[in-house]
Amino acid sequence: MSLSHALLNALLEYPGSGLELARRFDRSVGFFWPATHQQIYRELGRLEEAGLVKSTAQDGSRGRKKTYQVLPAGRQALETWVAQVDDPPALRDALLVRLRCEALLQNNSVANDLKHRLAQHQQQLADYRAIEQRDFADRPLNRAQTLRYLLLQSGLKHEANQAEFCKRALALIEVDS
Amino acid sequence: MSLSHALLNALLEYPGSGLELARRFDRSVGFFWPATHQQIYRELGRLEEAGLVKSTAQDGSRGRKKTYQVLPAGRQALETWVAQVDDPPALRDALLVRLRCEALLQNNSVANDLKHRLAQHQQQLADYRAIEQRDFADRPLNRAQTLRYLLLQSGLKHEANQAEFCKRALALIEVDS
DNA sequence: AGATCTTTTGCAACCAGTTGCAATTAGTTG
DNA sequence: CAACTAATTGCAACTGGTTGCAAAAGATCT
Repeated sequence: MSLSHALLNALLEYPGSGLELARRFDRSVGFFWPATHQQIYRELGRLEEAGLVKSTAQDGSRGRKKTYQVLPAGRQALETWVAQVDDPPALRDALLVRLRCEALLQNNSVANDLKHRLAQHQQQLADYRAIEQRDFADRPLNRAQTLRYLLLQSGLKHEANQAEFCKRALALIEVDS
Repeated sequence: MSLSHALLNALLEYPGSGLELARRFDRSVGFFWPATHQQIYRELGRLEEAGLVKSTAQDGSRGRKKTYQVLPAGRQALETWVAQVDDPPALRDALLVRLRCEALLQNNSVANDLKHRLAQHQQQLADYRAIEQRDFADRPLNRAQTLRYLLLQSGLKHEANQAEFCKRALALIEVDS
């Protein structure tokens, strides 16, 4: 049930409507917990029903827009949740299954997926580097910024690792193609 | 639909019954695509219905044991799948959501989850290192072994990164506790 | 033989993410 | 003003992983 808490987090930053949330999500909490707008609407409904959030109808815009804001009970629920503990998300990656299959099938078509992934990781890496330059280069950082930078660095390392892994795996399987 | 292919892969290595598979799974493909025995039974049923696998009743053991083996159509389906391409699995991690919340709530209780995760990553790291010593140290490796070593190295790096990340985040948030 | 324990198989309900589409309302244009 | 488009909200069905539990059948014990 992390989506609800991600939403509470986003609404605590600024109150907003479902669509606003859905948009902001992509560039904020949704980075760590992606969600579609349908999921978001469904969850907002549940949060309201649970009394963690309240909505007020909004005129002067299209559709029947509602603005949501967090109630004290919602903030409390978020605090409780933050203090809890989860196991790390399970690894579950089709590419790695493919690599295992390759060993059996003697068929180097995994290269397709490897190349695709390599390209994506390189792209992601480039994006992260751009963000690093834009937001964190050559300037003093406060605590919150340092934390965000830490997250970015972790992402950078991860993408670099993955790209490196793809390259090495490609080198290995393409020897006998 | 990767579980079905993970199963085909496992069955191609050795035919076996549902339970045998479920046991082997934990130490093989299931590492990259975990599954419970209920999932496995359900999926074996579907695979059989789809004509990719056939089962033969097995006497001389408890329960109504069935042994499954892959049919040519199954092998074909696996080959086709291996040649396909998937997007990398989406990142979805409650810990990172918690860290974002922490910035808002000024409440350093994320430390709970961070410490828990740190311990798990360190444990995992130790396990991987043991495997590295046992299986890959100081010996020549053939192609399949090199590939497996590559996977292990990737896992090692990942765990090391994660542990490092947890440590740094802890240092950061515990300053003002 | 009957009770019960273990192995093996499996059903059913649930939960959460995904996909496709529809309904409502407001601005915009011909 | 009618038709159309865009923004906003939302339903419904599907898929796949999770959980809890139960049925079948041989093994074991008394």
